[in-house]
Amino acid sequence: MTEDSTLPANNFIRNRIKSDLAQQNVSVITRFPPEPNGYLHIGHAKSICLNFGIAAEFKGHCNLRFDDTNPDKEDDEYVEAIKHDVSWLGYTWQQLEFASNYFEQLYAYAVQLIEGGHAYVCDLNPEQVRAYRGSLTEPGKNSPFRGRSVAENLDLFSRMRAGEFKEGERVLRAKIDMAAGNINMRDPALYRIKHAHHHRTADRWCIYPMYDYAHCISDALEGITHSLCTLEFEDHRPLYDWVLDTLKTPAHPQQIEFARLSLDYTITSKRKLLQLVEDQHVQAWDDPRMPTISGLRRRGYPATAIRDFCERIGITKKDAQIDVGVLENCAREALDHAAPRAMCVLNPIKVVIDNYPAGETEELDVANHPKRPELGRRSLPFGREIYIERDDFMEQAEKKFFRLAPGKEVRLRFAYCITCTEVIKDSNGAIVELHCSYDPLTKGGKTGDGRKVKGIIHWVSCQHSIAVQVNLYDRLFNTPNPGAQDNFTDHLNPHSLISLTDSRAEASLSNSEAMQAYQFERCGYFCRDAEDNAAGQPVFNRTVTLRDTWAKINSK
RNA sequence: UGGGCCGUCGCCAAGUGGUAAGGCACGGGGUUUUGAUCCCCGCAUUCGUAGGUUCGAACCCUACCGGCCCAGCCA
Repeated sequence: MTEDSTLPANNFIRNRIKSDLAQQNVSVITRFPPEPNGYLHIGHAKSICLNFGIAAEFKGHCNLRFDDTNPDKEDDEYVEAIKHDVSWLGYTWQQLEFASNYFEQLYAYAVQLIEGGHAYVCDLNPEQVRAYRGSLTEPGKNSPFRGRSVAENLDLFSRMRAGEFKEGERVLRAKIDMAAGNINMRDPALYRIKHAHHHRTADRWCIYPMYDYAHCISDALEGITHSLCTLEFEDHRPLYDWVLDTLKTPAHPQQIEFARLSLDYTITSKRKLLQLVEDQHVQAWDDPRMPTISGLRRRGYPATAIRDFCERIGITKKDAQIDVGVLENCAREALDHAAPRAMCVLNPIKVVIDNYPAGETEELDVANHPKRPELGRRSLPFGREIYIERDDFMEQAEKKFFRLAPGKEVRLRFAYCITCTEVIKDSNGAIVELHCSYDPLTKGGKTGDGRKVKGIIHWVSCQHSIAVQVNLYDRLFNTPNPGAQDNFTDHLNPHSLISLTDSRAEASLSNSEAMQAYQFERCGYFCRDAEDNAAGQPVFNRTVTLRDTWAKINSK
């Protein structure tokens, strides 16, 4: 790498903007144009990072514009959620706009198109329009209403606006070419009638512009220089350009398309995400298993991790399927640096240290972060009875298992080395308690005789620890490409959420704040949920596990 | 079958006529009171395939192969 690694990676859009800038010295203006019909997801994050990132890099700006031209689907709830998500990701928009802000101008431009003989009111019903459109291989036929006079079109269009017609009765169409190979150019609809209540314009309108017509003009009105969108709009670019060219708008933004994000084991379709919420496969849009920005946030993903991810995956025109491991790794990297450490025993088993004086408590002074002393220290109480992780004990241990086993010695993190002396079982043979002895000479790290104790396990004091609930999240789907399945809900992972209600955390966690990230040593990164459970116990959500080389070895 | 687009390591991705960056994953080693982190080392004689142009091709030309998108009065 010859470039400074802090610079964003090269991609074809940056390169193109650079060369555009070399031609003419203008500032770069982009926009992020969500439709407020759902919550933002990780795929939108890619677009947000691109649009805001490009604008910042070239000292321009980015607008947030809601593409609210379809009142049937849009809602203010989504507007507010989207604004929050964009801000949380760390971006600041220049103008906050709505396509609906331009309805009056859009109407005036439509009148202009009609006057120029470039648009006409068509009385065909939707089925007829489809029949006249032809097919992928056959050209379409001209609508019988294509030859209406300008005066008649003007009259009809104003009566459409006035509400004289029912939905579906008439539509305003561009007059382009019914034989075009590109179906978008076969006299596309520009305005349709919808007697619907709009979240911003209320009942002032009963005709609404179509995306292809509204989007390009909105871009032009805002002086957008580069209109970045996803690949499926590539076929729409000729129409985007046609509208702006025939209208002779003061500006003509360039539309550039890039591949949308698809992530392994996840769904990035607003329609399907909405279905997961409505059918209650998840609790809400911000369920920590959702790939929504709000879900990732509640899961504990830092905004920096999401931005880093978007940077790493790049921008291309190639349909790519990204390994979820890349996203997880971004979280690990951000959290390793940011998260103070703590100890929490997920599945506790009680250990009695027989030779430790009963009733005695020692306070161990430990660092909150192994590499960042500025994160401070805390005191950990240690006593005769502790909990350790069930998985850290094995009755029949193989040679490579260097945790606790009968007769084996391990170190308790920050504390003493203990040796297992006895295993206590219930009548069913289940292990209920372990007895150990400790070596008083091993406090703080050394062994008196220089012997090596390789295993280190985490623990909490029985007496001082607090009961917490821990939510262990795993991928929501158990197939790499759920979106491609016939019925994606058939592929939901039944174990995507495991709630542990008997976990024990060190006492310092009782006054942790919501959303505060921690690394539970040897377990993973967690954050306290915004809402604790009904019993008043703190709830911690697992963001991501630690890399687990042992699990890898063990599974071989 | 008409139109548009895409094919560089297992997954991403730079490179755009001068002899294959980087990240993730993977394998090996070191440090470590987290089997974490961190640090080394390894990992495409080859760029979908086949021809051609050129002193020289992943980059140019031709043909083929494979994949994605489009027939909403959705965005």
